[in-house]
Amino acid sequence: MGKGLTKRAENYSEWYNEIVAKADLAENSGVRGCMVIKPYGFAIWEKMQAELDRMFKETGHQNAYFPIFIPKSYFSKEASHVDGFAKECAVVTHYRLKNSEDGKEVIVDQDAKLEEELIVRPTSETIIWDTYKRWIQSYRDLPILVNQWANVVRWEMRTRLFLRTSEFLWQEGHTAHATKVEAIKEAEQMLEVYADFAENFMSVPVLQGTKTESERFAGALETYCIEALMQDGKALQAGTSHFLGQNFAKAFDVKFATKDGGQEYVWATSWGVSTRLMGALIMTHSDDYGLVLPPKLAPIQVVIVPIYKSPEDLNRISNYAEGLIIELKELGISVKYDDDDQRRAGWKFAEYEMKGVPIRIAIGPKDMENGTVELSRRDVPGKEGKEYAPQANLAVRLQELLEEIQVNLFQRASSYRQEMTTIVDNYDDFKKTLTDKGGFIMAHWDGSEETEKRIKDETKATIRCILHGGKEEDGKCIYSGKPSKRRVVFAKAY
RNA sequence: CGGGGUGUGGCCCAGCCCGGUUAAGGCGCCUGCUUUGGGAGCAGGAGAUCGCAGGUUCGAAUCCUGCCACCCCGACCA
Repeated sequence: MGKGLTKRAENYSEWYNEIVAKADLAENSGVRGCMVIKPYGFAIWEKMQAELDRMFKETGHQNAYFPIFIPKSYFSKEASHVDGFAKECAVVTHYRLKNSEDGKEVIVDQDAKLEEELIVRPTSETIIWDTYKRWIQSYRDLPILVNQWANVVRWEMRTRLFLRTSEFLWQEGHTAHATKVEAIKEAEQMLEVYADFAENFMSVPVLQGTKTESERFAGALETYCIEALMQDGKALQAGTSHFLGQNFAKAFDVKFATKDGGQEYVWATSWGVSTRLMGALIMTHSDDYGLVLPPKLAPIQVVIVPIYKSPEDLNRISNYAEGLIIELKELGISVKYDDDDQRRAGWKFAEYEMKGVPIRIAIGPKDMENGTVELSRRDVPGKEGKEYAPQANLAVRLQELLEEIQVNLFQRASSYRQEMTTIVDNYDDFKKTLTDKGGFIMAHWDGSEETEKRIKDETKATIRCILHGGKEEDGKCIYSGKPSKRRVVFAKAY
């Protein structure tokens, strides 16, 4: 039992906060709304980064880096972009500090006012398109397929660790193309990459879809997204990919010479996932005992805890463990042997459960006699997930078990999502489902922003997306009764 | 920006209404002994200008005034 961990059923958001704290993932900092990501939490993020980075490169992208500061004049060039972000921008106005008259504090030197204010990037489209203008002259310069790993700042009023912080880490891809078709294909491809990553690496099932106009990224013609379902029945947008059309090319006057000598505006995309994925990870798999990590994201995949009284016992166990560790490492499995004598075994068990280590091996004198180990899988807590496994061929067994856990987590989350997806045909059922059950609700919508907004105002539910590959089906809008050609996905969202 | 709340050892917090010895307790930390197959027990110890600045008073964590910070609920959001 997680010591002091609030149960999900009692208070979900408290449970979430406690996991973040007790699993050593992150904590609040002295700066309002900004978090400190702790080593264990950052190790998980690094695993995400490494895999995504590999996937981006495999699809032809290169990394680059653009400035954190964006001149206000750049920022204001694309009108809808400004509308979307203006209210949450941090602005740099001065470049120097000085001692106050009484020498007691440091103050802003009013003489050091910037000629032009700098915006701390909330996203980098504008600085990047100002740059691309210089990079692109001819169709031969296209496509440009660039990604950057960076921090961004959006001055949020209400923040929550990983889910919404004023500063967060992310990657943002920015691509430039000669044709509309190619740009759309790129945006779609990157959505596929995200979905693949979420499902196969994080074991988080996601819906792929297109945002409605009101939920669209500021400056995009089309926003695609992956949406995950958390254990409290709320949806979480886990990644977005945007087809930006020629909006930024026009705003920054980025044209290219075509093969036949004409001049055309460049087509653009951008796409990103952030440290918010950490929130998705936590809220998808974890339980009342603590964090649960899919093996592919676990900084430690197998932990070995020796149980002993005498130094002789420890010696024998350590000798055995040493061999096992070598075998595991050869199989590419990250393993920790915790023979710290400052902590008792029970303490360690609870600790590694809290931190979501997928497999725990405990070895005591009895095991050494029997040629066994006590093997516990984190995805099945308690006795049920515990067995005495033979020492023979253990490393291979563990490798297989890690794969099994990876798949099991995905399947469990998938069946939960299936249970929590409801088809409704009228507004009363819609409201009832929303309050009694939550989850994704598939319902007909007349396609108007007006209806969408009214439903949101009345129920707090938003249209998460219009499913890709969703089938056409005649029906009536649950709110207005007007004809509709397909169902869309509603949910309350983070 | 509106409405509500809280600031007390590293962390959680009692005390405040009704002013008065050395500011209580838990977690954590340090020392020692005993323990060790699911978050050990006992004993001892260190650690606090009670958010800041004024005021009232013989005396302020406690009462008054002002300021600051943070948290929660609403409108915006990956």
